[in-house]
Amino acid sequence: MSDLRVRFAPSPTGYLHIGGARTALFNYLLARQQRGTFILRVEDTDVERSTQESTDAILQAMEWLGLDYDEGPIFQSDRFDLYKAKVAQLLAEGKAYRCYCSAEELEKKRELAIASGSSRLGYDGTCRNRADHSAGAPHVVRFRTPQSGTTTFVDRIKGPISFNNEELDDLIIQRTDGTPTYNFVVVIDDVDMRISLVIRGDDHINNTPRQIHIYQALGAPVPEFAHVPMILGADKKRLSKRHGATSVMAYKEMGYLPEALVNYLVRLGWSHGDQEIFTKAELIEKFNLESVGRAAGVFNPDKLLWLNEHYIKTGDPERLGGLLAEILTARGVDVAGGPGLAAVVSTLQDRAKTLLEMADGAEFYFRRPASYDAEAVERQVGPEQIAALEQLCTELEGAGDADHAGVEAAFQKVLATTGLKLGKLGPAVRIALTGGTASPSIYEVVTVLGCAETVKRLQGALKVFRATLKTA
RNA sequence: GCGCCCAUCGUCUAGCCCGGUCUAGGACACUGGCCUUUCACGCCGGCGACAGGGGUUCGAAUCCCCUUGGGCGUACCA
Repeated sequence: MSDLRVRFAPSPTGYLHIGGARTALFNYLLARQQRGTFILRVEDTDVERSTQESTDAILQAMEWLGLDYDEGPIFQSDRFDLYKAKVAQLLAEGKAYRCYCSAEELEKKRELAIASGSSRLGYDGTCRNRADHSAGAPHVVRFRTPQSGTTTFVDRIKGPISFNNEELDDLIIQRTDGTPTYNFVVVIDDVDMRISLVIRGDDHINNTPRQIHIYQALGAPVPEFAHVPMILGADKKRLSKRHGATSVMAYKEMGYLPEALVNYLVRLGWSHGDQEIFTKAELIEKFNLESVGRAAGVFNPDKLLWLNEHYIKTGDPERLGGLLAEILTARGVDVAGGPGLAAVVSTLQDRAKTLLEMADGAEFYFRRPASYDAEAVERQVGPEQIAALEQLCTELEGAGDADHAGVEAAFQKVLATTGLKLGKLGPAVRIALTGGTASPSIYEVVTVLGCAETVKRLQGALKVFRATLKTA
């Protein structure tokens, strides 16, 4: 085990979204590669906006993606005593001070500053050196930020970044209601958990100098930082619901495989030459911060779909069969008495981009056709087909559990005696068996369905076909 | 407004650090064809980019500066 300690720190104000998942993934990958420690910390200091449902949803999504953590989940709401103590410590050391300005006053000052065209919009430091209030009066606690000098850090992804301290105001670390704020607790916890590398979205770059000041005030070592670029929508705006599904679990619901999402997410912003497909083991071996790009990336649902298609195509039929069964069952399809799931899957792997599509294509295996595509029947079924279908029944009845070759042999026999081409018989069989015109190869369908079931369907269809032909 | 970050095909990217091998490579999407019992898969081909302008240099996608464009922040949210 190395001394690398990283964490993913979502705030439970909604589901786990695509961007958060990628950040979590990068943390996870690096931790596993370096045999370090991956910690999950739930940042729920905003009591108003945090919900249990969101926490559950995030935990669920982490599990689905296979991002297991070594420590946690740790909830900041359980740690308010620690934060209180640290605030008291900074207060005692004069590194923080009580501010009695009301939110209304501040808002007014802010508006004034904007109106006057000032570039200084932050807190003006009114209470910085003031002792004319009793500690009991309503107040927030502000951190005493250095007013001069520069703060620099070397970002592992972006390189050196520096800020002039005079651009920073004294941030609030404790609200009027006594709860601590993000920029403070994030430092307290990262120190307490001995986080050595902070990997997070680059929307936090601006917070970093403030946080560094707090580390310094605490006398704690400053960790390394790696700021990952944002994920944008097709319009280059920050990814939001407008751009389609942004929730990780929504992709599960849409029939995506977790490995597809993981592969997509990691390649959005990170690369290893021209390689597109990565197993998890490969990612753990090859992932590195150096090859993470610096620019924001646009989320491309098409490419994600392509990867999903790939993983469906190459996935283990047994496993996929299990996932398929869940979907089918939820649709009210009884899979128990039907053909084997793995066999069903293997006929559909090249024909489905998502599990949902696969389920669409699989339903006919478990349900006899309720009707037959009328237009197709008219076009594909005539007297010759009916005769051939009848003969096929006879051939198949005696075939028992024929394999693919056996099924093909039965068809060849029928074709030979009737003089029909497969192109003239196949479609009719397909309609009889599935009700429609699109399905896996007809030999495969018969093989998977089994001869007995095939004959039953053929006979059922034959009745309808004969009747249709008469009335025509 | 101010600050920070960023800039190669429509999109994700390779190349950039260590300038010439780049008439800029791969992938998705789009598109033409082939294969074919349906639907698909697959295979072969095509379209398509170094944001603009200045430098530095014999030579710049690669180094420097400016402009433009985009993103993020500027909360008693995280």
